[in-house]
Order: sequence, then structure tokens, then C-alpha cells
Amino acid sequence: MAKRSSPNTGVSRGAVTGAGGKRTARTRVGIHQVAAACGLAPSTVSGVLNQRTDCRVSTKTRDRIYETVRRLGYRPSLTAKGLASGRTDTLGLIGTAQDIEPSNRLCYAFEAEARRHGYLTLVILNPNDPDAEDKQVTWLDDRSVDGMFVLPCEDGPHDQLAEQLRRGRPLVTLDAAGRLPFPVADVSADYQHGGRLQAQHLLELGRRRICFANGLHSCWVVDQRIAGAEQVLLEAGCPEPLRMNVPFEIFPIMAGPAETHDYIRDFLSRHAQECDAIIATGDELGIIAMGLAMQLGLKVPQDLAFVGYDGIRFAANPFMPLTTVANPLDDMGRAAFQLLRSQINGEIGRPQDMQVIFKPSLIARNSTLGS
Amino acid sequence: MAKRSSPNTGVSRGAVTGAGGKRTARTRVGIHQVAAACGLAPSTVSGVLNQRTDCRVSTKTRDRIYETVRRLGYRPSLTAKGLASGRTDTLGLIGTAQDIEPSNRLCYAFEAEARRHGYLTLVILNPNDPDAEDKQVTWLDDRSVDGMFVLPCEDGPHDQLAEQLRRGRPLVTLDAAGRLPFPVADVSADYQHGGRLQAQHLLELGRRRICFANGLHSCWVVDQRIAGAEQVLLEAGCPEPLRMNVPFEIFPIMAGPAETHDYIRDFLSRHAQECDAIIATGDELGIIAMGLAMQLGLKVPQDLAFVGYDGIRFAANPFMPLTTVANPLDDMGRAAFQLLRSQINGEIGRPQDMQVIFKPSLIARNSTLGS
DNA sequence: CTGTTAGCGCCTTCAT
DNA sequence: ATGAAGGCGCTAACAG
Repeated sequence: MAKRSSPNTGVSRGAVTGAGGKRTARTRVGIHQVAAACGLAPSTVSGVLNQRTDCRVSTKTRDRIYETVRRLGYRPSLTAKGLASGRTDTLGLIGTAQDIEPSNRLCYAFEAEARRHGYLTLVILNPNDPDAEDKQVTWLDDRSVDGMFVLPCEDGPHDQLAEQLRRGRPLVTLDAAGRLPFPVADVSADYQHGGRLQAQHLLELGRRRICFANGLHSCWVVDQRIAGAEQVLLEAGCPEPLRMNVPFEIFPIMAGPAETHDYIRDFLSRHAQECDAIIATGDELGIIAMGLAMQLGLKVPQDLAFVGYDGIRFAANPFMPLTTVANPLDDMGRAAFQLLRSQINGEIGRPQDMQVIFKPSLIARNSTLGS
Repeated sequence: MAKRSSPNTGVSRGAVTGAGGKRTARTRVGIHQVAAACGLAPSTVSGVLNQRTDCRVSTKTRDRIYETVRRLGYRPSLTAKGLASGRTDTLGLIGTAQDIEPSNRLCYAFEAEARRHGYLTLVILNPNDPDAEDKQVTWLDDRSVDGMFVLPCEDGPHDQLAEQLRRGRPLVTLDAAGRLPFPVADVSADYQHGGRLQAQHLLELGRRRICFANGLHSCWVVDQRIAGAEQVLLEAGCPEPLRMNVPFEIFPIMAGPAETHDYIRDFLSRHAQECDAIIATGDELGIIAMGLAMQLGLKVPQDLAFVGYDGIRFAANPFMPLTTVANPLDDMGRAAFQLLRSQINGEIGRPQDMQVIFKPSLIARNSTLGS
């Protein structure tokens, strides 16, 4: 029998080598040393440390192992563990590259929850590019993540996502069940409901001549909101809503080009008389529009009421508070992780249980209520 | 010699097993299959794929390998690669848990730059807790990241950071060279200079009776800013600046408790006469204070000018624009990665080259200039 | 220029 | 209840 050159049997400490090859110098304490120090076999130590059920050792032995681990400062190499077991205790998150508050909050909620359960998260930002998405999924795949939480970009075939699904990789998407060509575990909010909340709130305050403020490019989430709001307005017999199609391509618009603000000012000065409330598809746009309206001498909410969407922090500012609709982002992030975890643990629930939809809620403030 | 049961020699495809044990069913195409399909040895393929300099093969062979890789859809397992080579193509980032814009921008800049160079980033949020920091560093260590970019928390011994340094792990910190008990590669901005910019700008506009607005808890970064500003004011012979110590513990204060806003209102109504400008330690606080001041009937900037710090997006809003000082966050994120990369590549420059300090810049707006 | 060999550190089946 | 042995997929030193 080949003698394995007795590796890992001293407390020797060597140069930091690139591993591989036939080095013998040890650079970190391995399970081997722990086993040796305890007079046990590595497999026994492994079994105990991983709490394997079939590994029943005396309490004394177990304590000795734990004690030795602490004394030697042993930490298992997750790389090696991953190679051997297939599990890496690492998740992947592909989010949007836009520096927008809701997106950040959601990502952080996910990461925090994952970490509370022993996972770290590889975070990748996607500029809403289908090709980039494919690559990024592949990069996560290369690292054998235990699961992925993905905000799929608007378009594209999402080939790599489908491939992951096919290979049985735990996967949860955000806001995508309604627009992906294949079934998938998903977390989202009921955006139509959110839109309805916006419209109902205004109706209750007696507003009926509504104008939507939105960017040029539509996306699924925004379309849903508008559809929900329009439905309510139609049912209430309101006149056809106006549309202010603000020419901005991407967030942020706050410091956007002057033309953007000029456009809004111009639109308001020409059409403000025709309506008594504005529904913005996002808080940032809502705040901008509201500020410009006030500069034009319009009284908010007497002349014009404003409702936003997202519940960004600034909407709560004390001098120009904006009524808004907020999604429960923390809950959504947590739910995404839990969905992932149940897949990782092999609890493959029924598909309908894998799609969690949260209800957004209205936060009424002075931009509609008045002070 | 033990025959190794000829592993990896078929195109067989088996169940997704947890690896380990003596399974023979293959579940993914390995370097072995590529080598076999080319009639080469795995090590040759490995050498070519990793562009190892000592591996000189004919162009024809190389093309055949690439072709086969593409045809078979081979992707190297970074887990296995990491175990064998010690490099994981993965970095760690420990940032602040505070959902604040500058912090996010910096993290994203780092992640994006790392990704452009083939690295993915494990992102961890730290609630400014020394114990958590130690744990988090350890978790990254467990995963053998190629390097770490860390925003060390305010206090604590930072034992694990020191340990990483001792073990030669590439490490870059943010805003920490001036307050850590050991030398380290670091990226930061010249915050004193930023404070000076704030003060000088006000002096140039003829303001001399300054009030600082800050939170209760100090931190190194904020102390630096204030120190810089105070120095300038002192040299100009201004009267002793006032201090508005707003009682908020953590960000965000935007939607903060009513008492916070009450405090600011109260302070302003009692002390506004005594000063002609306010220097806020952050934009969010500056915007709040400015808004409340206007509500109290003060004219901005005639009665009271406002300067913030950070350059958050909302400071650029078109109806209440706040003069501010901005750090070049994108550059800083990129620099952090480059510093890490040079360490990874073994280019251990002189220490003084490892500490990069960026100059913040003033963005003058109506809160000081008037409209 | 290519193949052989010996690990990287851990897990897991199976025999004891 | 414990230990021996093989393998996860790849790299790297060395011999041809």
C-alpha cells in the first residue's frame, strides 16, 4: 500500500504555498490534526462536527473534540467542504445595478437573513442586460452556490436561469413569476393592488381628474401599478386619466438633466388645471413633480394632490411629506431566503406555495391629506 | 499501484449526488472529459486553459482544446480550482449596515470593478459591532477569499483583521489608516479638507457666524470634517461656532422620531439669530434642517445658509438644492479594488503607496448662493 | 512539448 | 461506536 507520506501529522507551520504539488509544509490546522490530537480518525471528527445523525459518539468524546477544535483554533475549509459535499454555504444574488433605495433595502434584507442562517451571499449587480444576466448566472454556477436569488432583467430568454432550474439548482426570483416563460419560485408584491390603493385613496378624498406621471420606458412592475390604478378609476367612472410621460431613461432623475425638469414644469403649467391629483410611478419622480408644482405656485394638495410609490425615506421628510405606497421589502427579502432554504433542504413544496405575493400598504401624508 | 477505478472517462451522466464516496456516475463535464476528447492529459488542458507560461503547446492543439471546451460546454469548478490552487477568484466586502447612499455607492463601485476583472464579491453588512466584525472576517477566511475590502467599525481591537494581515491575506480598509493600531493598505478621502471646503465657501460668501449640526455620536470621519472646518474658521478669526447636537442615534433620521425634528425646530427658533450659516455633518441632516428652517419663516440663504456633506442625490433636487461636499466614491471603490489586486498579484508596493487619499470637492448650490 | 504523479482538505460509504 | 479507503475536480512539480 502506498504510504501517504503521513500528511497533516505535526503542528508544523510552513510557508503559504499555492497548495498542489507535493509540499508537506502545513499552513493551517486541518481536521487531521484535530483527529490526531484526540487520538481519533478524521472521519469521526468530521461526523461529530457536522452533527451527522448516524455518528453516535459518547458525550465525552464529543466534548473532547469540541475542546480540541477550540484549543487548536480549527476552522473547516469551506472550499474543501464544498468540493467534497457539494454544499458551499454560499448563495448568489443578482440585483439591479440601479442605485435605488427599494432595491438596496431588499438586497440587504436578503443578505442579512441568509447570514443569520449561516450563508454568505455573492452579490452581483445587473444593468438590466440579458446577456449579462446569462453570464452572471454562470459565474455563480461556477462557484457552486447553494442557491440563487435573482431579479431577472426585463427581457431576454433567460436561458441560463432555465438551465439552472433544469439542473435542480435552488432558485428564487423577484417579480418574475408573471413574466417568465417557465414556472419558478418567486417573491413579489401585488403591484396592481398597490396601484388600486393609490387610486382609491384619491377617490376617497374626492379627486377624480387624475394624471399619471411616469418615465418613458415601461417595465412590468410599473405597468401593473398603472393597470391597477386605472381599473379603479374606470370603475368609479372617472374621466380618462392624463399621462405625463417624463423623458428620463433611467434613475436617478433627481439630479437629472435640466430638460427633464423643464418638461415637468411645462407639462404642469399647461395641464395642471385639467386635473386635481397626480399618481407618480415612483417616489423620486413624485417628489420632483410636487416640488416643481409648488414652485409654479400650485397649492398642494388643494390644487393638486400627489401620490408616489415605493416608500423611500425621503418621502417622509417633514416639510414636503409625500403620500406613498410601500412594499414590505424586509419581509420580501426574508421570504426569498426562506423559499431558497426550503429548496436547499429538499422541501419541494407545491408550486403554488413557492410563489409568495405580499400586499403593499398605503402611507397617507400631507401631499394628499393637507396639513 | 492502486488503479483509480478509471474515473471521469465516459460521457456518462448520473444523478446529482452529494459527491464523496465511491460513486462513478458523473454529473458534470470535467477537465478529464475535455482531455480525453482531445487525446491529451488533463494537466495539459489545465495548463492551456490557465494560460500558464511554462505550458507551450502548438497553436493547433490549443485551438482544439478551446473548441472542445466550447463543444462540451466545459466550465471549470472554481471550488475545485480554489482547493488546488489556493485562489478562488472571489473577494470579500464588509460594509456598513446603514442604508445610506454614499456607502452603497462605494460598495457598488467596488463590486463592479472587481467583476470587470473576473472577481465576484461576497458582501456582508456590519452593524458597527466589533464582535460581528471578527466573526465576519472569519467567515470570509473560511471561504478562502483572495482578498478583503473592509470598512472597520469604529471601535474594538480588530483582532481578526490583524490576524489576516499577519497571515498575508490581501486586505484593504476604508477610512481606517488613521485610526487602526496597525498599518494597512487603505482608501479614504481627505475629510479635513472636505471640512475646510465647507468653511471656506461660507467665508467667501461673507458668513462668519457658523453653527455645526451633527448627531450625538461622533465618529472618526465626522470628527475630521469638523476639525477641518473649525481650523479654517479659527484662522479667519470667526467667533466660536455654535453646536446643534441633534439627538439621533443612527441614520436614517429622515423619517426619524418627531422629537428629532422638534429639537431642530426648537434650536433654530432660539439660535438662528446668532448665526448666518449652518454646516451639517451629512446631507440628510442638512436637508432636514434647511426644510425646517424655511418652515419657520427663515430665508435661505439670506438669513441662514446651509452646507451639507456627502453629495447624496437628493441634495441636487431642483427646488431646495443643497450646497454640499462630495467624495469621489466611484474612484474610491475602484482604487480599493486595484490596491487589493496589486497585493493579490504580489506587487507589494511601499506602504506609502498603499494608502490612497482622495480629495473631496465642493458643489455649490442655492442653499448658499441663492437663486 | 506532454504525461505522470501526488496532493489540496474534507466527506461518506462500508467494513470492523 | 469507530476507522480505513476512495473520491470530489483541479493544479503543479517533475520526469520524459
